[in-house]
Amino acid sequence: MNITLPDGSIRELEQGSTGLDLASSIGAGLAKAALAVTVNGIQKDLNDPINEDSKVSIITIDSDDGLEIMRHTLTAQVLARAVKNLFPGTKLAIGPTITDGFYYDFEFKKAISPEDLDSIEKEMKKIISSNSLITKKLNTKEEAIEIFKLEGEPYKESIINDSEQEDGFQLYYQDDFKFVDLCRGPHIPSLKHIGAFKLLKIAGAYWKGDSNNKMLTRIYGTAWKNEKDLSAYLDRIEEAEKRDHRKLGKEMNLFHFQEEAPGMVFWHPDGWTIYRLLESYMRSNLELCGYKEIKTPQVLDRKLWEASGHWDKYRENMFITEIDEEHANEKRVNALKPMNCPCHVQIYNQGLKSYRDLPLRLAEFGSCHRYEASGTMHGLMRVRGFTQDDGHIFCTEEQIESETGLFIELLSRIYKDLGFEKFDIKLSTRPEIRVGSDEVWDKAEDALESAIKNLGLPYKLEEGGGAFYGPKLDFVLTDAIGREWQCGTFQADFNLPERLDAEYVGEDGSKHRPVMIHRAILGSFERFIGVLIENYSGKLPFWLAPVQVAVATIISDADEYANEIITKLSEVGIRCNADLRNEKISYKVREHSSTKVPVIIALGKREQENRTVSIRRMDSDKTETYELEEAIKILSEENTRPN
RNA sequence: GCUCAUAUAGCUCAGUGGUAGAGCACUUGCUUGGUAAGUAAGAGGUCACCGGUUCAAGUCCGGUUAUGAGCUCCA
Repeated sequence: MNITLPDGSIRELEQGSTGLDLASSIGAGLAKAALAVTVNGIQKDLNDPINEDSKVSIITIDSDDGLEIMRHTLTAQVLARAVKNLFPGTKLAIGPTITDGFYYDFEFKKAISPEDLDSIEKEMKKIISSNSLITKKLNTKEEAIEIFKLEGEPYKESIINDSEQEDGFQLYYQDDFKFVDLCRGPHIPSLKHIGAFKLLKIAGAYWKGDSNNKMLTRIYGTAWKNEKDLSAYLDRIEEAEKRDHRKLGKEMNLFHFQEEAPGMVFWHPDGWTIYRLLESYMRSNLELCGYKEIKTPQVLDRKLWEASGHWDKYRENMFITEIDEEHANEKRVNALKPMNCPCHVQIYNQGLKSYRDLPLRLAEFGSCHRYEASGTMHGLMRVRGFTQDDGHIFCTEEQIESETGLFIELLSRIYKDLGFEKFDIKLSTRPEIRVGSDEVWDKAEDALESAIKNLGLPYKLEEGGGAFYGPKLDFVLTDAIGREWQCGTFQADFNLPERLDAEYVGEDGSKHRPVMIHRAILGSFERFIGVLIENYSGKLPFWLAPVQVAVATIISDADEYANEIITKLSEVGIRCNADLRNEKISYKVREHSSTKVPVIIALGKREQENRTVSIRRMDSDKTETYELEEAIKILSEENTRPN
């Protein structure tokens, strides 16, 4: 038979030859390095026979595929076995690879602790040092179930039972046949191919990812070709931790949280400065794009939420308030608003609207509260009290497409201004819990899909991910540590206008329902500021830095000059602080550098006498010296907000 | 919400059932200096909260709250 290699060359091998035979025929080095093969696009074990003319490529540790196969063997054959050796009676669930590593889910008889990871690692190294070969046996469903029954592995049984295939279940063994794991393979041919690894953490995870199921114990690990790659990876993690917005927020004194208000931000002066700068930037952009800003109440009667559908579909996320009857003679149930949309419809509904009023774009920096499950909160990224850069566009069905285009144009520009060049779009369709008929959902989904298609933008489909009132386009940014954050959103809603009775008079003189588009660009100020901090490692662009310039004296004789500079900088709108403390300049430089002040002006005898300033910029140890007036001009020119 | 872990000075963290600790920060003195930590002294604590075991609890046990990692969820 003929085997075609990736470079197009063809080799003739006997029928039934294996990947290993092929590798050997090419070279002894390759035979040694080969981990598995890809036969006609499907990964196979190195010892699987190849029975017909095929395109074959040999996988080594140097490819992503090879790395992944090694990680897979490490978790399924080594981690799982080590755990069973040390903790007999532990039941195995599943052990896949993930980005940069792997995990395995176990049901332990007795909970283990992170300290146990060391001993598990040692046991893994012991297993690896056997240099055992990995062999595979194929079994029918019945045989496989029988084997795992004997092994006492109910999760494996359940996986096999739920599988549609009838035979060809792959069971992998090591030399001593004392350990077996079910696996769709392939595995590396021998444990000697395992590279450098480290177990990272343990955490709970539901069986099959369903919160109704039992919570298993998951062990996470990472594995690489060699020690060098491993330590590079560990450095990368450490680097990422350094830019955690919670850590930087504390160091830069931007905000804090406390027990009495979990998930709600206490903004400190510098943090609030960033917030206000971002808000005013957004405000002017929205005004330019034809939005009218409004402000609506925080606490509203349950009746409105019943009408909007929130009471039914969203109540578990709402803060409900009751008036204390002992001290007030009114009995009323209110809710803190979790969304602004019903309020916006109330404003729309004031006064009769004509088709000439559409599209009507209402914007609100809307402060919302949502009762998020306690385990989901995460710094500024996921909070219970937050402010959306919210807006609702009331328009006709025909206007959806042009509004989508205008919105994406605005969003792209704003993301770019704020330092994000790239974003992904997701189209999320009807969820299980929803209001409105299927016909209305068909219409809304079609409208969004055709708008995004006509704009020629790539998007991913996310079935069932929509809001309860309508489908949506979500705009997802990737932050500096690779996490994705859903920020912008654009949701077509045919339901709320109906439920809250919004209408307009059409050209034909009769009444029609407008479509309502819910949209946000930043999503929430809180989350977006968190993303900004991580993206910039706290080193915000000049226009967004809460303190832009620190004026630090070297000798106390320069105090007066420092105050003069502060006054002049303030006059041109630069946010600056004087640091007149009795400290050495290097101490002051260190402190202002660690709080990420972009410009430090140091004033000594020289500057004072010549009326100059020397400027030191973030991440540079050089200084630039200018005449005072020139320096102010330069800094003032730099202090320009985008747009 | 679930699993596991954590909670000690403003911050970062030690602390072995028997008198509460360090570094930094803070205050005061000395020091007036040239670009990432001058120097000395002082002050600073209901060891998250509630209960239990014990002659004795920061330490052991139970509960509560918050936080962290992950899971589930995420308008």
